[in-house]
Amino acid sequence: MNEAHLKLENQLCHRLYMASNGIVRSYRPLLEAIDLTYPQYVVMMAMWEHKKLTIAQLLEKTAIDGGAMTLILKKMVAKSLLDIVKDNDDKRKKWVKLTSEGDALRTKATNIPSQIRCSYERVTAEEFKMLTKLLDKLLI
Amino acid sequence: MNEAHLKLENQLCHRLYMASNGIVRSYRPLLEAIDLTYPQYVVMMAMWEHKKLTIAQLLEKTAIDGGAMTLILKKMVAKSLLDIVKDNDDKRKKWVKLTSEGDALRTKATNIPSQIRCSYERVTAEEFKMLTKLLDKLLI
DNA sequence: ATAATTTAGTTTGCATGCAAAGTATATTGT
DNA sequence: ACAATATACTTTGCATGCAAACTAAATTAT
Repeated sequence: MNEAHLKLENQLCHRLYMASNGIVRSYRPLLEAIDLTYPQYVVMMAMWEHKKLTIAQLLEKTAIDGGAMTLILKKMVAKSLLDIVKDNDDKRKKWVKLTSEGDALRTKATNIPSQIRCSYERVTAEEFKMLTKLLDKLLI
Repeated sequence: MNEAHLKLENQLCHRLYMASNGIVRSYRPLLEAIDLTYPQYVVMMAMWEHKKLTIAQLLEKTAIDGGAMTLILKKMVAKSLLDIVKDNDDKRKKWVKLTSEGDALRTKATNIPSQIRCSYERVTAEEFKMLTKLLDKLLI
């Protein structure tokens, strides 16, 4: 067997691991300013876009683990960013809704994407597009 | 501000997050067979290649968190895959070494890369190369 | 209608990722 | 030589990611 196949520097997964951790790290200081962790920010982005989602829908959109989501939502409700209400028809379902506070937080977050973009200036728009396309293919 | 900038589907970081988690998930069943977690596998790859590294060197090559590394190494020593010995000259340093068992595990791991490759057949070799190049650029 | 199955969420136990504080040892500067 | 600083690791506290078990409610099958 080829030795190279087990070399760390040849592992796509390791690059993804480093890139993913790295970019989340670059969000951290910006998110700290609005008191959100990265996964909480992901939840907020989903909610800003959709206003109202069941937990199942939120899980599907964010790809966050269900077990983790329960805790994340609990903290966000405690911070008054979200409300969670049971569905009347299907009592298994719960609806997640933005509070006015949660909605207002969006304003403070609008500049985050451009600030992140700045720290990746060395990557061109073309390269971002290509990366996006390739990652989508990886994601099936 | 453009609404699109805060849409989840436009976030490169979220694609990286999903792709990274996804590919690690695809390693899981293969690694279970040799009783390694993914980060432990990363450590083993580094060790198979270098035979002997200080903890600092291992941290640099794997990009694993230092605090996590202490625990990971503890478990791997307990499994007799690695030995850790103090440096005689610089008593702060510790050397991580492969045991014969750890070295032997390599044989059982050689087929993992090709098996992973199989589950990503839809991605061409060209696309892998491009992805590698782009991720490297993202990694500074 | 009732049992079997499926769906929606939560809980649990384990393994990181990460920042910050802590410990021990080396190296530098004066 | 001695204080200040830097280096190499470890420990701690918190926030996930993940699989598996669990609860409750809805749906299906017979």
